[in-house]
Amino acid sequence: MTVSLSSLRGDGDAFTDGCPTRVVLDHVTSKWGVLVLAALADGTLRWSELRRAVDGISEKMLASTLKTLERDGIVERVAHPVIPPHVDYSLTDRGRDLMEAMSPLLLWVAANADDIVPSG
Amino acid sequence: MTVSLSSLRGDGDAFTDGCPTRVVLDHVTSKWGVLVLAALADGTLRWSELRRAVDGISEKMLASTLKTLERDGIVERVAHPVIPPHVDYSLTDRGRDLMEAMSPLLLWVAANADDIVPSG
DNA sequence: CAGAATCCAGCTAGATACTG
DNA sequence: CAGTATCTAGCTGGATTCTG
Repeated sequence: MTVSLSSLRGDGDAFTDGCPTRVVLDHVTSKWGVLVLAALADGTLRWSELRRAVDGISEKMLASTLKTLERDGIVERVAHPVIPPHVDYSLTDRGRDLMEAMSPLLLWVAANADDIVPSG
Repeated sequence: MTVSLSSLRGDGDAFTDGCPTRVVLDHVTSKWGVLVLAALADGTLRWSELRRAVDGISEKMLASTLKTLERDGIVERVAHPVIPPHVDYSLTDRGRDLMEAMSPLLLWVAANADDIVPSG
């Protein structure tokens, strides 16, 4: 490995049960969290666009995922006071920084998935 | 972003519901999958060492996580026929490749978690 | 030591219906 | 359009017990 992860275990309680690292890791690597973030990595999307971009997500899970990521300062929500309602979602600076770190993983999965799961 | 993810959406059904990408993504970003992989990134570990390294994991989830990653060709299991039993787990070449792609994310989470979740 | 098997509480998440 | 509210099936995953 180019980047050693042993440094993470060196500082005491990184990734131990109940610490902030675990919480954030669960948020950003959650089933729908990853896909919402990947969708927003290309730019701002509206609620309805997100629903279509993240194939298979329910409204409930989209709402809950967006709220979590918004609380974490990773996603920004901008509601325009018009009729009909118009709400834009985008990555914050922190979110864009996160996606730079997550991109290699996503690209690896996209490149290797077919070898790993032959028929689905 | 340095690496654009839009290329992923360009090739048709990447990350659409039910496709291999989703399956593999779920495996490697699963709650315990990430932590097991991070633990093995530093080298070979035995079952009991893994249990201690991955704080909070139950035997059931460790077994199930390892089986999934083994089926995916990411983790290798080597059982030594001795009494008492001795079983080593390590990353395969594919697994090490995966961890190179996942390291930036883990380092990002470790570096930013405390800013995101102030008090847990 | 390294698991497998069983039981079950609780959360996840889908479906549906409703609202500003 | 952009959500919220409610209900619930079923899966996740913890605790416990047992075994080669």
